[in-house]
Amino acid sequence: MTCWLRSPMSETVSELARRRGFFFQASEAYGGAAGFYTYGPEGAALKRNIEDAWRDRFVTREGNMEIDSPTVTPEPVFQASGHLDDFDDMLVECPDCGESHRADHVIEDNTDVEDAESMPTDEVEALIADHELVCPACGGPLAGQSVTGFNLMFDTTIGPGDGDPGYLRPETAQGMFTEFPRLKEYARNQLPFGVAQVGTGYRNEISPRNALLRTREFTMAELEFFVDPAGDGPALDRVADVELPLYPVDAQQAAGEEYLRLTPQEALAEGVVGGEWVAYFLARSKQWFERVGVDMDRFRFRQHLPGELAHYASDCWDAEGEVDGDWVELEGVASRTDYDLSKHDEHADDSFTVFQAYDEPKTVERASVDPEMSYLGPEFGGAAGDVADALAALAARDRAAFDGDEVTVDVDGEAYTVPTERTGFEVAEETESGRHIIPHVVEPAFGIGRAVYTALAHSYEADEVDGEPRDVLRLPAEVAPTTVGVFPLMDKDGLGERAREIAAELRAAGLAVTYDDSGNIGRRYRRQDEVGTPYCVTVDYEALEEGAVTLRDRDTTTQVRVPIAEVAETLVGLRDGELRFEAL
RNA sequence: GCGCUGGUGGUCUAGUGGUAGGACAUGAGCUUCCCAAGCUCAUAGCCCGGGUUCAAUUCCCGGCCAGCGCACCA
Repeated sequence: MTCWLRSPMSETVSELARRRGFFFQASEAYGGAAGFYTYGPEGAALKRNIEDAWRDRFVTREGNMEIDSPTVTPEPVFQASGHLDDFDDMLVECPDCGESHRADHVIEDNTDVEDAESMPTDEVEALIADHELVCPACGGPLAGQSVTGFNLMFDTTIGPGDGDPGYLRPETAQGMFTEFPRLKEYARNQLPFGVAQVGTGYRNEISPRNALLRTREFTMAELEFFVDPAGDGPALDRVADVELPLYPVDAQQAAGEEYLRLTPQEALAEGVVGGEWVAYFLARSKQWFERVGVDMDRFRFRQHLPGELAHYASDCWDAEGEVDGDWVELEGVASRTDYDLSKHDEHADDSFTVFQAYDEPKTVERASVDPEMSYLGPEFGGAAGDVADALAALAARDRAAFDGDEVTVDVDGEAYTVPTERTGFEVAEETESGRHIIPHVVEPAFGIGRAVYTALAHSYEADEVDGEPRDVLRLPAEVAPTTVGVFPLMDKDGLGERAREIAAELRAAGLAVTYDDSGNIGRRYRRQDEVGTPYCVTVDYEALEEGAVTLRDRDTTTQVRVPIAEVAETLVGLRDGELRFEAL
């Protein structure tokens, strides 16, 4: 990772964000708590618009569904998902140099012990002492140092008293996975289908940093796209013209900063991107980032290095934006295979499979049993049910076992022998019209706060108008907190009244409007420039006579006259990208 | 979590062992008829707790928060 000396952009953005109400430290009146931010009026509007653009792109236009699941989640979910183990780190600090290390890694790297991660801390401490392990950084002895457990999940208690243990979700994804049995019904068992969620996640980060970039509570937008690995791919021709700035593993290992610029088809053909759906979502992601104000000259997709890859992921690409010389992770597009649903299928009562019909029904021979319980019962007593189950399992596994006169099965270490004729064993031809599969998951997961922050940093510019400096946020009109500022040139002679009427009309047309009649007109323009308002309408004396107002463009500061009767329609068109200011 | 540096109106900042000054911003008024102009007035501040002291915003200790580095994490 590139690390520059401190550059002013992050400070500029944070200062502007504080002053103008985009975001600021939460609970400051009580000293605050690290890693928690409040979005102010401008920021909440910007964030909402960015989320809405995300929904439009990844839910509505893709024909996917959105759900809203709880943030408090019972413990067994995370036992199944692996978060209880994976998010639990054991730290040991070197007494000599003060560096902290993952205790389990120190052990696994230096001994034959393989699964230190799942051991209790006292055993880990004992292992370190027994093997006389030393600090990987300075070589100082670690024996006798205490090992402290740290789980990144916030825990809580569900219900009164001791209650049941629960956790605040560290990602919204588990909600989509745990509700999968109902969601697949809702999707009428048709693969592929996508389930999306926009919501908060919680991670008790060891050290929150960099304003919105690493917080303990944050909004993410995740899409879990469920596919049949043998099924059809996406319609790549719809993104054929999208050029992806790709930074694959080999380029990173060559320490190069050269990006490949390939379309999804090219990236697939050259084997740079492994999966069609991943390629497709990379293209859609790029389009979305551009739409919400991320500068495409400071944007790339970086492939995860092998060691970086989560154990369940077969391929993963991060969308990254550059701020102050650092690359900020904005999104991860991961091919998660069937890991998540398999885990839940294993742990939960419900089935996480989807029935996929074959094109043509198949005829298969299937061995089955139908044991005479009237025989098994008196013979084996309480074990009879288990014996019947064991027979059924054996028939499916090894039909040759039923060739003789007797069949022997093992139940809890006890051998039970049953005459074959009592088992009801038979091999029959059956018609199989399909099979139950566990879908694979392709997951584009976005950090909304990071997108908001990057859009702000990339939109900010200090330029000059008529020799006077100004700060301007060149946010896309679609996501800008306010679409139009309405000003009377002077607040007298009826101009204010007329301007208020126009502001009300614009609000009635669904526009986000700010009204301002203070100070001189230039000051009001600058105020709106600073929060990224793309257009301003000024009502002057001629407006009263001619029925036309001045429409001023933020980026160029040029102005045009627009009839009052057409202002609302014009502004809606500009906001929605159907009109261009230069064409007015 | 460790280390370094810091915390003064909304923002940026000066300063002091005897409770503080500026700039910008904000509000009111005058002026101003399309890009941060001018004048007058007003609002508003020493992060929290403990200690030393007659007296602490200032010195000491602890905490919280922030930035950076280390570690960790996505």
